[in-house]
This record gives sequence, structure tokens and C-alpha cells, in this order.
Amino acid sequence: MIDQRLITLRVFARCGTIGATAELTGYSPSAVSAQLRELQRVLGMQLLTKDGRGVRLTATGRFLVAGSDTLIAEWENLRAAAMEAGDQVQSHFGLGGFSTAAAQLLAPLAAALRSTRPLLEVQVLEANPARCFDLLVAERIDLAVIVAMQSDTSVEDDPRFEQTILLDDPLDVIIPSDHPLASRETVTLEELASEPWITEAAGSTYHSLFVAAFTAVGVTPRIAHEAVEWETQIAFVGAGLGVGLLPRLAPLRSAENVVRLRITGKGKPARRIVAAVRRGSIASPLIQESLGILQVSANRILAARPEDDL
Amino acid sequence: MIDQRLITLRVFARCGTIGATAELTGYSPSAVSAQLRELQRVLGMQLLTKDGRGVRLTATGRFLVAGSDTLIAEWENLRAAAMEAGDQVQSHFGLGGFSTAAAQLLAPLAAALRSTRPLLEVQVLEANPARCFDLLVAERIDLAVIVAMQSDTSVEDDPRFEQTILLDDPLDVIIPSDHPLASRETVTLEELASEPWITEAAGSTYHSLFVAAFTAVGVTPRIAHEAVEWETQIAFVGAGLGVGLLPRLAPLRSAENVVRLRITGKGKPARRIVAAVRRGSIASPLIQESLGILQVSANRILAARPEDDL
DNA sequence: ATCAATCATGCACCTATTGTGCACGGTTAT
DNA sequence: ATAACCGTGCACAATAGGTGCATGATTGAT
Repeated sequence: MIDQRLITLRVFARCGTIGATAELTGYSPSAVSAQLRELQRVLGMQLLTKDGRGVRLTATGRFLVAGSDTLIAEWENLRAAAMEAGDQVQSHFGLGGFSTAAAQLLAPLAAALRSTRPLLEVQVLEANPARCFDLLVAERIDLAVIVAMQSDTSVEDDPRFEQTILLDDPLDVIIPSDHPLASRETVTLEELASEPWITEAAGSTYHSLFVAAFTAVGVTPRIAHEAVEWETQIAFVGAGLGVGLLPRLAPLRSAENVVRLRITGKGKPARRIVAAVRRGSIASPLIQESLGILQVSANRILAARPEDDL
Repeated sequence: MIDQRLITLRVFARCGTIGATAELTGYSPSAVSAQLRELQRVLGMQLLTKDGRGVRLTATGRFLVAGSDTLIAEWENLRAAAMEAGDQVQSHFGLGGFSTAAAQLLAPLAAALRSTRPLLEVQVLEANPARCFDLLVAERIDLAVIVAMQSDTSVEDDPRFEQTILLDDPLDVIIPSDHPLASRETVTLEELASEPWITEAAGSTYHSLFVAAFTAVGVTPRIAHEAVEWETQIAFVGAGLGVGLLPRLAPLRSAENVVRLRITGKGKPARRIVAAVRRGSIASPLIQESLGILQVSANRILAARPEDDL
């Protein structure tokens, strides 16, 4: 209901280039360029300036984008309230999520919605957390299930989003079956301080999480190898290249000669899984129902765990 | 920036029929019908119901319209703030007004704006007060100069508008030159209680004003004739058919054998001339400049009056 | 210093959204 | 019963808005 061109401007404000905006919104670069030019013409404001080979927002542009946050939230609020007041059904619902954990929550959600609301077309997009937020801004999706840094508070209070914690997914240690500690039930990170570690490349979400886990207990791990997929990491561990951290929700096929150990001690690293929606939309009946379903799934997962580490 | 279809819905909420909405927005009835249908489809809400040979808003529709007030105001706010922050110029500016009084204020405004902002295209629409408000809602105009009932508070605190008082235009009495009181400088309404009065038809803005003037002093006038235009009323008075009330700003050509007397006594009837804008837009530099110019014109008019009745 | 890569934009072309005009069906008032 | 009014559907037309490619400008790499 808010003009598409303003939405596009907001996406541009997030990613900085026309090309990225186009990719994110699903338009072509030409279309984005034209939209922004048209927006400036209609509003009679100069929002963009040439900057090197790209463009950047002017002060007016930044001002407008910043102020539009409350406008969007207000609209989402109104829409949600109207839907609730009128007991109406919406026709399209976009979900975003990343990683196996999110998938384990999103899949039952999509299935449940399909049964309770047959004529609602549910669309699921797999995307990493950062992109999920972009997709929310771009209004391509309405709800995202993402893994957040447990310590990271930067996105926590973003005026554009509202987030609800679903569950904390603890990290386990995986070591080769022939490792001296393989017969143990639990270990501490200190005990593995001198091991060669396997993690993802610096800059990734998981890497930050990895580092945070060790700094919490005052250990500096020696990073020996890098892997992107869980499967790869597990294979590395199985080959005896080192040890790694694996989220509880990531499945570990028994075939590969790797064992999984719980972490004890004061630092219990975990990744936090949260649901994020555009601010204001949280009162929508559809969002409410979805959050309920997600919470049920989350609780079922929690219930299946030993009571000492929830 | 707010979707045109929502604007159309808001206009419909004011006037109740598709046809009137079409006339007011400048679309054809088919287009309005299609827009509203499309709006319902996009939002997934049923906003309209068949009602006799027309349609009316559902509860959801009313809810949405009511809630959209703050949304519109928020946007106007944002736009105005951005314009101010970035020192930008807007390209189109719509003015609305009614009656000679408004015209006397709007003409200098339009002229002044044309000189200070050469590339701003100013458009003036003559329309009665009620229609002016409709045109503001429909976003056909951005500022209206209207005469308001001095007592009427119904529009006073409408969440859609913000109003600023420009001046109070006192009502004079006009009587035939050969009337016994014609040589007087001033009269009271009580002195004219038994005269045959000329006014506009019941239901009109002016009629309400007329009645209010008399009820204020506890007199019930005998309404003998009705006229729509000031010119007609003056002619009636000149022909000796009765007496009437004439706003100070309405010109009285000396040729017609009619004299104008000030009203004294505790009831000094006046019509209030106010400027109205969409709520939120009042901070816009263009609006601010316009209000300043209007105030100057108003002050010049006030300065030309005897000091006892401003 | 040249060359390749990146980015935004303009243009030609096309699609499809959106508006118009008219005819029609349903409803109310005379 | 008839006429007036109101909203809607349809065929058609206009135009806003999309894509894809070529171009120019700028930056970084060889």
C-alpha cells in the first residue's frame, strides 16, 4: 500500500547499489533506476547523487528513508489490525529462512498453514539471515526464521523489525571416533583448546558464533581448516583433520566415524533461532498463527532434549 | 506515496457513492469501481458490500479508512520534514477556495508564489468549503481557504486536517437608502428584529451563519426572501424587499441604492476565514510560505478597518 | 598505462496495467 | 408501471512500467 518506489528506495538504502537492489527486489537494474528517478520527480526531491561509478543517497534521501520506517510500521499495524478486526484472509504469505534449523521449523509451518488455510499460497525462500532482513524490507517475504548471534544486539532493536525468540540451539563438539576423548559423554572447550579446529571462513555468521563461543571461556582456538557446509565439516572431522562445533539441530549421520559430545562448563555456546517480521505486522492473525505453530515446533524440539540443557 | 487506491477508498468513505467519488477524484465510475475491487483483492479484505442500489463500506472498510488518517498524516509529516531538511522544491501546488473573500486572499497568494517560485505550477480551484475538504482528501489540492462557521466545531478537530485562522470577516447590515435607519452609522440586530430578512436557502453555509448571528442576541428574524448570490441579495434590498447581512469583504457597488451599516451590541456576527491543509503537511516550507503570505494579506485587510471592530 | 570489471543510465521495444465509454441489471422513487 | 439512479462488466485504447542491450563513466588490476 506504500508506493513501490519508496519500498525500492528503502532497499537501495540497505544495499547501496542499483544492481543489488534490482537483484533483491526482482526487478531489472533499469527498472530500479527508472523507479528512483520517477520517485524523485514525483516528490520534487533530489534523493540520489553520483558517487564514483555508483550512486549514493543524499542527505534528503537518508532522511526520507529513516523517517519511512515508522510509516511502514504504521501501515503494517493498520493492515494487521484491519485483518484481525474483519476476520479476513490474506492470499499470499512469504516465508524466509536459512540453515537446517530454520528448515526444520519452516517445513512444518508451511505444511500446517496449507492445511488450516487451503487457499493461502505459501511461498518459502531459502536465504541467509542478512538477506532475509533485506527480503523483509523488500516485502518479498513476511516472516523469516533465522539464526541470530546470541550476543549480537545490532539488529535486535532495529525499528524496522520485531523479533521473537523461538529457541536456543546449543552447539556440540564433533570429534573423530578414534579420538582419546571419543568415549566421553561431555567435554569442556578448555579440554579441546589445543586441537586443530574446523570452522567457516571469517566474516560468515557461523564464524562469528564460533569465535564468540571461545572468547566466552577465554580460549583462543587454532583454526586449521575451513568448511562451508556442515557435511563438509563433518567429513573433515571424520578424516581426522581436526574437531569442530556442530549445532544440535544439524543431523549427524551415524555412518561417518564421528562422535558428538555435549559441551559443559560455564560457556555453553548456542545459536539463537528467532522469528522476524516487519514491525507492526506482528498483530496480524496470520503472523500470530504462524508464530504459534513455530513455538509449538520449537517446544517439541526442546522437549526431546535432556532436561539439563535447554 | 500512499497507494492511489487507498486514497480513492478514503474519498469514497466521505461521499458514499462511486459516482461522486469518480467526480471528485477525476476518474470515471468504472475506474473507481475497478480500483476498489483491486484494492480488496490486494489486501485480501472485503471492504464494500452491496446496499440497495449502491455500495457501502463494511466494518473492515470503515476500520481501514479510520486508521488510514494517521497514516496519511504521518506521510505528510515525513514529506514536509524531508522538504524542509533538504531545501527542496515541489513542482505542483493546488489551492482551493470559495467566495469573494477567499478569492481576495488566494489571488495575491498565487501571484506571490508565481514570482518567488517561478517553476512551481500553481493551480487554483474554486469550490465550496465542503468540497474543498473533499479535494484535500482526494489530494487534488494542498491548501484551501474557506469560510467556516464561527461556532461550528465539527470540522475543527478532524484528524485529517489542520486549520489556521486567517481573519474574522464581520457581517454588516444592508438596508435600502430610503430606510429610516439609513442615515445611521451603526445599528443593533434588535433594532431590525421586525424587518423582513433576505438570506440564502436553509441548509446552506451562509444560512447557518445567518441563524447563528440572530440566536446569539435572542432574536428570531422573519425570513421573507431567499437569494444565492450576494449580487441578488443586494438587488433585493435595493428594491426595498427587505434587509440583509453582507460580509465586510463582499463589495457593495455604490450605484445600487443600498447602504451598509456596522452592527454594534453584544452580538457581533462574523464569518471566520481559515486556511486548511492535510494534517502533517503544515511543516512543509511551501505551506509555511503560503500561510505567511495569506497572513500578510489578512493583516492588510484588518489594518484597513476601524480599530474598534477587528 | 592499458585493460578488464563494475555500475548506472538511456533507448527501443514490448507487456500489461489501468482508464474510458457504453450497455446492462438491479433497486428505489414517482 | 415507468423513469431515474447506481454500480459493474466488457471491448477497446492509452500509457505507465517492464526488459534487454548498448553505452559511458569510473575504479582497480595486470
